[in-house]
Amino acid sequence: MPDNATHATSLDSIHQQLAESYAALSPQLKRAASYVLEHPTEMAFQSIRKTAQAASVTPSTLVRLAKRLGFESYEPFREVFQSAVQAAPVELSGRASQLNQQHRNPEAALFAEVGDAAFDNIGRLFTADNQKRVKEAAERILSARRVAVVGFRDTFACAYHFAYVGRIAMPEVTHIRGQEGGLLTELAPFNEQDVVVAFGFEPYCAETVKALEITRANGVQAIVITDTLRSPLVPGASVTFTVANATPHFFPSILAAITLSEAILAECVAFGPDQLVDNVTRFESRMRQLGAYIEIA
Amino acid sequence: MPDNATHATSLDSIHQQLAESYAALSPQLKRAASYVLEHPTEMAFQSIRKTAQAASVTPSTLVRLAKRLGFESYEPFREVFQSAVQAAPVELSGRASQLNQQHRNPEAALFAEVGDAAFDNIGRLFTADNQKRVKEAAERILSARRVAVVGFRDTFACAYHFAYVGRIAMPEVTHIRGQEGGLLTELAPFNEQDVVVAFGFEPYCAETVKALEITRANGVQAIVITDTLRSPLVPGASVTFTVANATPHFFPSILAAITLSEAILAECVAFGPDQLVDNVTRFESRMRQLGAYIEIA
DNA sequence: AACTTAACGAAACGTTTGTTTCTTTATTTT
DNA sequence: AAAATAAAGAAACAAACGTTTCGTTAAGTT
Repeated sequence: MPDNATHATSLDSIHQQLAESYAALSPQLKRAASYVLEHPTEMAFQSIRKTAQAASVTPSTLVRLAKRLGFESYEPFREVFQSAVQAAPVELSGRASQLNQQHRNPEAALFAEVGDAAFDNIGRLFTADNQKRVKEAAERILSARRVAVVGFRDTFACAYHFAYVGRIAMPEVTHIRGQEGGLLTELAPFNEQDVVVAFGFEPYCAETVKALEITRANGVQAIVITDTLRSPLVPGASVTFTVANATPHFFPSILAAITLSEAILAECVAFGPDQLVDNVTRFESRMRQLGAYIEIA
Repeated sequence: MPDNATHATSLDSIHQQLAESYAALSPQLKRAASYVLEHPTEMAFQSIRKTAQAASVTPSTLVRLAKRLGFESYEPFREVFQSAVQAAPVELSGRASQLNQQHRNPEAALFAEVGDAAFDNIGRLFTADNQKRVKEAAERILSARRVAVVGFRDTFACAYHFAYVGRIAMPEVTHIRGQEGGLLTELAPFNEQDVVVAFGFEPYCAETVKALEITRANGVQAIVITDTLRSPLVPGASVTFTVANATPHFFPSILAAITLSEAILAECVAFGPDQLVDNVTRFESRMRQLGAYIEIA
């Protein structure tokens, strides 16, 4: 009983159609649909029986799914995936976007540049030097009594992310928001037993520098993520990361800072006490109980 | 009677091997070989009988060609074409691990894994498909009256970053924070002239879904950045991005979502009116005047 | 609790698949 | 010119294919 008279002929429209009606599908059809959505390439080559086995459904279910989407049968459905695979062999990625489509498609140039910059920034992050620094940063964080996270304006998102994710495993992590001018009040409780993680790129914003001055005066160890060693955040820091933030964008990219944050936190959880892992699992189950998340069947 | 003990496993080596021995082939094998050389894509999908008909030879000839090239039979021969067509999303996985393999210390393993995941996630982002979507998203944003940005909990940082950077160039961008339960009030002003940009990964948080329900009811166009097409955010969206968020971390990586945000905004500024660039320069000078930044000599 | 309807899996259908075998045709060698 | 060898097509095979049918189970309704 196809509820769609209009029959999709492109992969995108199949995806869209499937995504929209996904919630209304029966359990088995859902299982089939999620396989289809996530393995378009395999769809193109596998037989219906192979696909059925891979998706843990019966061939019948796949046929029903195809018909539900308005196809006469399974085969024309699969043909869509085949032609889609043929159409998109060109991926502009890898270093320096080899296929620089500039000749054929000038509009793609900017996108490719952003991609190149992203690869470059990430590439500069994962060096042996930084590996040591990440390890040291993690050790300091793990042995700290409390951890303050600071970052304003362009790096506020970095600080927020670090603190939000970090606090799940380590409740002693605090995000210093500096709202209502309460910067000094928020930072007052931190002393030499503590650690402050600070983010800041050029142009360095005054609040961040101010915050570091306060913590330094109180003997708080500083872990700094910035763009150059000449940064005003660097003096007095215990661990300093200089990350690349180049971009064809009008604004410095926080990509590397975010990635570094995740790397440091991963290191903390991996080499910290088992209790941290418990914290994470407990956090999730608590959130689910509170109905913070919506369940998908 | 295969004259080649070495068996080709890549399309390139098949091509080379075929070109070299071409002159020595029998007439029918020549005919088959030239079809194979010129129609690698069709080879991947067609059955041996279809291919035989298209090449004006018999199935037997194709089998003989495959065996002549050192294959056990026709099927493994065709598989080479299939995997060649598949155009893997991006095969730069393992880039970070390569860096650190020289040191070979187990402590670096996690760091390398994080790096690999980062490269992989970014690699999957910069595809031709996504290039089109970025362009379309930018167009919709540029022609919108107002733009709402939504993202809570794990994707709050994404939403914040998008809104913060976006607002510098486009004052009509608003970050929906949903604080003090004012979600509905904040979203009330948006209608069919407007666009909402929504972020959300598994586990999908209830507020984001709620926000999209409200905007959809008001006819607001949705641009969704999520992790899979089965996401509850997808139904009804005008433009959908599915980004990779894999990580050895205990928490999904927002790396790709951040990068995508920056790419979309770069596109907006690049292809929007010149006024946007003016907005950016004006913003900077205004901030400097207000003493938001500290100057470095 | 009885009934109805939708969902699903098992099995069987005829077709097409890749492969092999065997015969016929062309080519080369003696 | 005859014999020997290589090349090519035709036919047959089991296996796997997509598809359909039908009985059973689960879910929803009266």
